[in-house]
Amino acid sequence: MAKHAVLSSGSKMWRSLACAKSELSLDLTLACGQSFRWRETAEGHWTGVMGGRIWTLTQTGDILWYHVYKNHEQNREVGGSDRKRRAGVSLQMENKSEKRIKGALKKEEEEPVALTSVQDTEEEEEMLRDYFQLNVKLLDLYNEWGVADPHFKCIADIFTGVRMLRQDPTECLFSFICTSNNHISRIQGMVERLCQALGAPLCQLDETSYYNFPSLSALADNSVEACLRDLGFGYRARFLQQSAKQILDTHGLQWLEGLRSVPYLLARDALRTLPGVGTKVADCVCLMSLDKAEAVPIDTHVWQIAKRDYNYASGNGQKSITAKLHRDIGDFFRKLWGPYAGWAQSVLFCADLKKFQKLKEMPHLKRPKKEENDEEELRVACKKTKIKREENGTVKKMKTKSAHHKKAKTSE
DNA sequence: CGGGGACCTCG
DNA sequence: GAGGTCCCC
Repeated sequence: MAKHAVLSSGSKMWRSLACAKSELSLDLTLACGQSFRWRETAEGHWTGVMGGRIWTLTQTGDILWYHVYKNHEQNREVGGSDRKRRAGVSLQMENKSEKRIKGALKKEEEEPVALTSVQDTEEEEEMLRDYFQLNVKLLDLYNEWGVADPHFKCIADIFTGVRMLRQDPTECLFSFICTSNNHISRIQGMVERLCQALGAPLCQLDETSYYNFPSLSALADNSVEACLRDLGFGYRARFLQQSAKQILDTHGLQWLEGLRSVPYLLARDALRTLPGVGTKVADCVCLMSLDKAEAVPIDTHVWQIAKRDYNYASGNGQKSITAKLHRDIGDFFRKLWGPYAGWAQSVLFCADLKKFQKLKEMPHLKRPKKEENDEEELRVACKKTKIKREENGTVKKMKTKSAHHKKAKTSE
């Protein structure tokens, strides 16, 4: 059986890319709630599906290592289908062809290992550069945000390399429709089940099967709502199916991607016409898949941050986030951080996640250099934040079997 | 523009 | 209640 790649074992072919830790932290970026599709399959090794292929990524020093699983260990069709995948059309595999391909795979296992062509190598490096948006110089942005915002600077020394992914718009939209009234760990399970149920299978590594994200047409099928309700999606099941259907019926396959070249506010309004997509979800999709770096997704959590760390006072009487509050808080952060405000916000958001709180307590030994004496001031700001977090901070161990989504329906 | 309630499930 | 959205008033 095919296994997950591990760099130290040397049993797989790895390629590398020069990429400073300050430009990218895989551990933070892939686990902070942008994408729900990456898992840490070995220490510091992240495995997930991107662009129709399965990847394992890891970092040593200032090198980003990546392994792409090839045909001999993956049900990847060759030739024409690849082109379609690149265009964002994930193929829906029918039962018949699935069996046929699995049969074919059996034979292939005895064949010599498929070699990676030069084109594949160049293409895959480009896919990674695009996905992580490595052309954007994160360190420069951190410096600019730090100058404008002392609180950011304090957080930034610990939470370096938090970078915005450039996700597939379909995956991003339908994943974030699942996020309403929800938390990361549950969303991860839901997205996994979504792919399992409706996405094309790719291959199995160790005990884990990998799937493409479902195509729009798969999501639009009338049977989808009932199917997803059975899988525990609740009221979101209808949103997902209806949104997919609405996109296909009234706009077409390329519509979402086309929003990349539309101004932020227009794209956001366009998304908001879809069922299950309000301001917050639309902002997430804009920021994380449609190249709108100025989009700042505002939820209750970000509102807390604004109040706690920035003395943000307006809307104090409100019980929930009103439309006006959305605008005002977004404008507040855009004014503070500039055109990449959404990227900056994701750093603070990451720093507030419970699972990363331990990073704040560890003495960070390798601080770049002794700065001037405004350090003292920053420490105070840091400490203030830390204390607040510790108040409600029992760290829970999550050790649930993932197969338990068969919910035992207790009558209420 | 803002308040209030429903919507699903899980911890 | 949770990292919301829809619908009605």
